Amino acid sequence: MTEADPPGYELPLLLFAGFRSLIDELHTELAALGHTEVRPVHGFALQAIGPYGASATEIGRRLGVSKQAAGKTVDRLAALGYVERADDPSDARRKLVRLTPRGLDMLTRSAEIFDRLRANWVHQLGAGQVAQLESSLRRVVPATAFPVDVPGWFG
Amino acid sequence: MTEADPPGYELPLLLFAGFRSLIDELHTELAALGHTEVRPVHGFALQAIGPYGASATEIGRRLGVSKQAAGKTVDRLAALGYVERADDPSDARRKLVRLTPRGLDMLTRSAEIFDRLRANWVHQLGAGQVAQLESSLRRVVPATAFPVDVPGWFG
DNA sequence: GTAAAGTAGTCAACGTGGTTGTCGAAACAG
DNA sequence: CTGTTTCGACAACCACGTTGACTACTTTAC
Repeated sequence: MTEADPPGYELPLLLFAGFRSLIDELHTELAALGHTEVRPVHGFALQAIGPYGASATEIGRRLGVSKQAAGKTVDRLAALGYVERADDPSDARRKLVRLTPRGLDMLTRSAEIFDRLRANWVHQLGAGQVAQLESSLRRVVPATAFPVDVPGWFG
Repeated sequence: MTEADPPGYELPLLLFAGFRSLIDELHTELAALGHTEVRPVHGFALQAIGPYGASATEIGRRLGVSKQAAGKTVDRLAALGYVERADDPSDARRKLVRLTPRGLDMLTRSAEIFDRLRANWVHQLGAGQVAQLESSLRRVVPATAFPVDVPGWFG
């Protein structure tokens, strides 16, 4: 009680800066591994597609954007060689979007890099602090904000 | 040691979800106070302008974007009535961007709302946990990652 | 004092990621 | 068979960012 609370606006700034620094480091490392053209939004989209593939409409639902926006992102991912479209034999309207080997590689590398970046935080703060940070955020974050609901926050 | 570490990708997701939930609540409350058209990026821009005003180039430098992008954002803020441009008598090239009373109101309200949102987190997690979360992030976030570097905002 | 260099703001063209609205084709419910 | 819903695509548009080019003005160097 002897110390004044920090101003409330610092909290979102710190959260954003932490998020942003992780994402920036991720893409620096991905670029060094040959994934130079990929952007943050693409990582979320690949995650939403998942190992079994998904339709464009389903991807949009998972990301919380319109099916048209999801379709455009799929177009770009396909042009970059990360996904491919295949006809769905059980439904002639649908086209299944699947990861290519390159897309899967990007996802695997990202997971490895994120693990390493988290380990850096553990090195700086200690395992307990990082675990507590994650635990606090899990408690305070509304379930609706998860698992993936991310419109245009990076560019 | 007996528990496995969570996957590294959860950390950025949690940070983003926390940030996003605060920003969403902020804008819900701002809308209820009459600031219905303002978007997250505008709040950052108003912060970058600050109580004494700034030139467009300076705003861009503080936000880490080009002067052209800053100029466009100022155009939109001016159209919404949050800022106004004035000639700088000491340098005929510069135009000083200043907050209007409405812009200042928005910033003051935002500060109040952020304080209240932080108090909500304190209520859920306890003051110590929130302080520790902020402290951890301050240690781990590189100084360059702060989107707005404005001396002396709100005390 | 003047010429060269640098800086502020604007305009234009463009890229990316989002939105609605519309539409044809296919699936489904009755 | 018919009406409704769903999927993917196309078009128009908006928000926010980028570069490059240009004018007007300031500052610096000689």
